[in-house]
Amino acid sequence: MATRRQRTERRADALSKDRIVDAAIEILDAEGERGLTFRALTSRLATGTGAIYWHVANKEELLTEATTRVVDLVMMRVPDSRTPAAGARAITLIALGVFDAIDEHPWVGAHLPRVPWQPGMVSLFEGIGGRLDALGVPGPAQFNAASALVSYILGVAGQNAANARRHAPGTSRSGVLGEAAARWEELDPAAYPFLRKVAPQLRDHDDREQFLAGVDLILAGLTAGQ
Amino acid sequence: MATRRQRTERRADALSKDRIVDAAIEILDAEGERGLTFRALTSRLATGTGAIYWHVANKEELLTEATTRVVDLVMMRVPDSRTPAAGARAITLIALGVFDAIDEHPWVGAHLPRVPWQPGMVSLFEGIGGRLDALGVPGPAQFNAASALVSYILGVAGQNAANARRHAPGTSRSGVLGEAAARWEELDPAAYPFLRKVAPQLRDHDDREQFLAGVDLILAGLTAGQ
DNA sequence: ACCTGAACACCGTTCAAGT
DNA sequence: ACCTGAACACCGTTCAAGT
Repeated sequence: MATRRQRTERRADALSKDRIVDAAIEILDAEGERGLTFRALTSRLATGTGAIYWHVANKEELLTEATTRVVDLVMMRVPDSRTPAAGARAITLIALGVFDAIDEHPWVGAHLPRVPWQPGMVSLFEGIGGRLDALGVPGPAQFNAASALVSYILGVAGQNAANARRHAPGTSRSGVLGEAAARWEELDPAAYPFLRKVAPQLRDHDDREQFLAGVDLILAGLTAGQ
Repeated sequence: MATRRQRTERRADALSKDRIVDAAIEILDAEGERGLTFRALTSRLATGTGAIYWHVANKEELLTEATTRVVDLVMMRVPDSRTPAAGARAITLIALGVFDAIDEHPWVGAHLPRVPWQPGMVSLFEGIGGRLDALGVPGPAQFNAASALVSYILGVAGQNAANARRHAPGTSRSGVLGEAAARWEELDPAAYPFLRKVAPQLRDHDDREQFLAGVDLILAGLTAGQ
C-alpha cells in the first residue's frame, strides 16, 4: 500500500511525458519552432537530456504530441449533427477551428503536414469525413471528399506557419501585404497579367475570409450535383 | 578584348550559381533533403564552403532556386488557351504537372509551402489565375479561386513530400497503404466510424487520381453557379 | 573578384554512470 | 525505474587569409 501510494502520488515536480509536452508547448508558443531545443527543454525542466529521452523517443514525437493536443482541443468543441446544414456547419467549424489554432500556434501548421498519419491528422480526417453523410455526399465519394478538404486545410496551414515563422510576432500584416502587392504591381504585365490585376485584392484581403471562401468552394463542388 | 574573352569564356569547371544549383538538385534527388549539406556540396564541387557562400546567400536561397527551376519547367509546358474547356484543361495540366514534379523531386513539395512568395509559387499562382477568365470565373472571385487551388496543390505537395521522406525510395506503396488501412480497421468503431468505413478505399486508392478528384471538385465549385 | 578551409556556435541523440 | 551530464557526430555560417 505504501509503495502504491508512492507510485501514484508522485511529487508535483516529477518528470512525465505530460509535463515535458507542457513545457514544449510553452517554448513553441513563446519562441517558435526554432526555440524548441533539448537544451532549452532541459534548462526549463531543470534536468538532463537523458531524462527527456527516457519519456520521449525523439523530437518528432514531442512535436507530434504537442500537435495532437492542439488539434484534439479543436475537435472537442465541434457539435455533431445529422442534417445537411449542420453537416456543412460542422465542417466549417472544424476548418475554422484548425485555422485559428494555427494562427495561435503556428508550429502546428508546420508539423501537421510533416508527419503523414499522426493522431491529429487522423482526428481531423475523421471529424470531416464523419460529417459528409449529413451533407449528402454519396458513400463512395466521401473518401476523396474528405481528402480534398483536409489537403486544402493543410495547405493553408503550412503557408500560414511559414508566414508566421518569417515575420516577428509584432509585424504589421498590412505592411507586409502592402509590400508584396507593390512588388506585384511592378511585374511585367505581359508575363504576369493576373498578378497585376489582383494586386489590390492581395493588399486588402483577409486571410481568414479567404480560407473560408476556399472551404465554401469545395463544399459547393461537393453538393453541385444534388 | 583579351580580358573580355577571359571573363565571358570561363573555364568549364568555374564555380557559378547555376553550377551550384545543378549540384544541389543532383544531391537532393539522390539523397533527399537531408543529404543536402554544405559539406556534401563542397566535396562534390571540390571547393570550400566560402566559395559557395560567395555565390549564394544561404541554404534557403539554394533550395528556392532549385525549386524555381523545377516549377518553371512545369509551367513552360502548359499551353495557354481561351475557351472554358481549355481553361479547365490548362489548370488540370498545371496541377498534375506540379504533382508529378513533386513525385520526382519530393524536396520541392517540402520547400514550396515553406517560403511564402518565392518565384515558383508566384509562377504557379499566375499560371492558375491566368486561366480563370477562360473558365468563366468572374473577376472579383478570381483571387480567392486561385488561392484555393494553389493552397490545395501545396497541401497535397507537402504531404507527398512527407511520405517520400519517410519511406526509402524502394518501399512498396501498397505495403505502406495496407498497413495504414489495417490500423484503421482496428480503430474503435464508436470513435472512428468514418475511418473504419473508408479503410478499404485507403488500401486501394491511387494518390494521383485522388489528387485529380480534388482539383475537379474545386473546379466544380467554381463553375457551380453558371 | 573569387576562393580556401579552419573555426564558431550551435544542433539531436547516445550512453556510461549514478540513485 | 528513472535521472545526470559529458561526449559524439553532426550542422549552417563566418571570416581571416590567400590568389
